[in-house]
Amino acid sequence: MLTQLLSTKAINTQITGSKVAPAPHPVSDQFGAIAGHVGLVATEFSYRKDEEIYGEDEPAEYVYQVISGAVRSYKLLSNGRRQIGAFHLPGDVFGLESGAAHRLAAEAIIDTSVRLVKRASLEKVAGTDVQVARRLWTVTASELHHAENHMLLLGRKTAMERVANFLLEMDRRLAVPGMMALPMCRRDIGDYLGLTLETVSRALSQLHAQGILGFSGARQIVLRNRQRLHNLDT
Amino acid sequence: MLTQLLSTKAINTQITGSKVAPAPHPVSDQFGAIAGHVGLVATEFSYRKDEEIYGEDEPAEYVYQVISGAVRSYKLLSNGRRQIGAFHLPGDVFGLESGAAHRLAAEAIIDTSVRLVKRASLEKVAGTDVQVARRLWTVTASELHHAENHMLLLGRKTAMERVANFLLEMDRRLAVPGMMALPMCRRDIGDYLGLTLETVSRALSQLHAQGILGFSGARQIVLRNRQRLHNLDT
DNA sequence: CGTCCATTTGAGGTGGATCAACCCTAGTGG
DNA sequence: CCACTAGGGTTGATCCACCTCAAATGGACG
Repeated sequence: MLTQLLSTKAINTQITGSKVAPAPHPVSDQFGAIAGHVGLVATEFSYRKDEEIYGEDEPAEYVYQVISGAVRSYKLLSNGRRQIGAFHLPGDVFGLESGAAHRLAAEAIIDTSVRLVKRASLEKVAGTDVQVARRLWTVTASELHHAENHMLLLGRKTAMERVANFLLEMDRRLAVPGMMALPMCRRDIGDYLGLTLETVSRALSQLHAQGILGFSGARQIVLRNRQRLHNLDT
Repeated sequence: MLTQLLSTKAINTQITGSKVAPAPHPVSDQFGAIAGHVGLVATEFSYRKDEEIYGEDEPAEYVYQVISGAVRSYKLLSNGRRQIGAFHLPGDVFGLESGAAHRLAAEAIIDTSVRLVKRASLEKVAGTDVQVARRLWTVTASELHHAENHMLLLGRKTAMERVANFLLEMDRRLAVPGMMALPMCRRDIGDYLGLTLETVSRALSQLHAQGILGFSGARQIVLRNRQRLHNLDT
C-alpha cells in the first residue's frame, strides 16, 4: 500500500552518496501507481547513521521512501525524554504531511538511502488525479492505524507485552524468515515502547531464558516460538 | 477543518430520537464544503448515555459528526483494560475510515445526537471531487496529528503532565470561556491518559489545592491559571 | 430523604525507573 | 593477526510514581 506511492519508474537521479548507496530493492511491490500517471521526478539520497533527515516543525518539502536502511520518527520533551512514533523500514513511505510542517523529526538509524519527491508535485498531481489523492489518504490512514494500536500499547500494556509486540512487529516487517537483524539499539526500542533500555534488555533476556528467542549478537534475534510470543502480547 | 466535512445544507432527516435530540448547533463553522457540491443526504440520529455507536472491527458504513453530546473512541484488551484514543465533541467528525472497518469502538458518553452520511456516498463523491478527497485526507491527518501527540503523552509524560495536558485540551475544545463542563467521568479520563481514575482524582485535587483550578461539582471546572497549567504540561 | 454511583482520600504494594558495575564485541591501530 | 578501546548491552540493587485495595464522602435523582 505505502509502497505504491513512489514509483521506481520515475526518473531516479543520484544526487549524492554521503556514504554507500546499497542497491534499491524495496520489497515486492507494484510501483508505478503514481508515476505511471505523471512523470514525477524521484530523487535518491543517502544519510549516514544518526543523521537528521528533517526536524520537528520543519516545513514538509519532501515525501520520502526508504530504499535501504532504517529511520526513526520521534518527538522530544524539554528534558530530553523522547518518544519514537514509528520506525520506517525499506519500502515504507514517511514524511508525508497534509499540513505545512513535519510533526515529528526523522533520523537515519543506520546508513540509509531514500527515494524522495517534492511534496508540491505530489499535491499537484493529487489535485488532478483522484487515484493519487486516494493513495495519499491511504498512507496517512495506515499511519493512523499504527498510531492507534501504539496508543493502546503505551497506555495499557505491560513491559513484557510491549516487547513481545515489538518483536512480532519487527518479525512481520523485516520479513526475512529466520533471523531478524534489528537496526536499532536498546534505547531506541525503549523510546519506541515507552520503557527504559534496561527494561527492554531484561525482557529480552527473560524471553531468551524461556527459549522463546535466540540471540546471535544482541541485534540478531531468532524467534523460536511466535505463538508463545503472541500469547505474551495479550 | 473537521467541521467542514458534513454539511448542514444537506437534507437532514430525523430518523429517530431514542431520547431527546438537543438543538443542532455544531460550532461556528462554514459548512457546505461537501454538500455544496453534491446533494449528500445527511441523517440525524441520537444515542443514549453509554450506548454503543459502533464496535471495533465492525464494517465502517457511516461517517459521523457530533451535533451535541460527547463520544469516546476506544480499544479493549482481553482482560478489560481500555485505552480511549479520542473524545469527540460537538463539531467533531468521527468514524471516518480509509479501510473497510472501524478500528476503534465508539460509545456515547452522555446523551448524544449525531449527523451521519453513508461512507459509500462520501467515497463516491470523493472519486469525482478532488476537494472532497482532500478534505477526507485532512480529517484523517488531523486524527493522526492528535494520535502522535498522545503517544508522546502516554509514553513519556508524568501523571501530572498528562492531567494538565488534558485540562488544557478540554479547555480549548469545549471553548466555553470560564466554566468547563466535562461530559466524562474520572475513569474515562484515566483510560484516555493511561492512568487509573484514582491517580486522575489525586492530580485534580492537587491542582485544586494549588489554586490552579476551581470546582463547582466534580465535572464543573474553572481554570484559574492556564499559564501554570501549561508549565506543568512541560 | 434515601439510594446509588461517582469521586475523594488513605494505606500499602509493585512494576518499572534509576543508579551503578560489569561484560561483551565490533572496530582500530599497531 | 592480535591487543586495545569505546560504545552498546546486561545485570544487580534500590527507589519511587503510580497502582491496588479499601473506606469514607458527596451529589444527583427518585
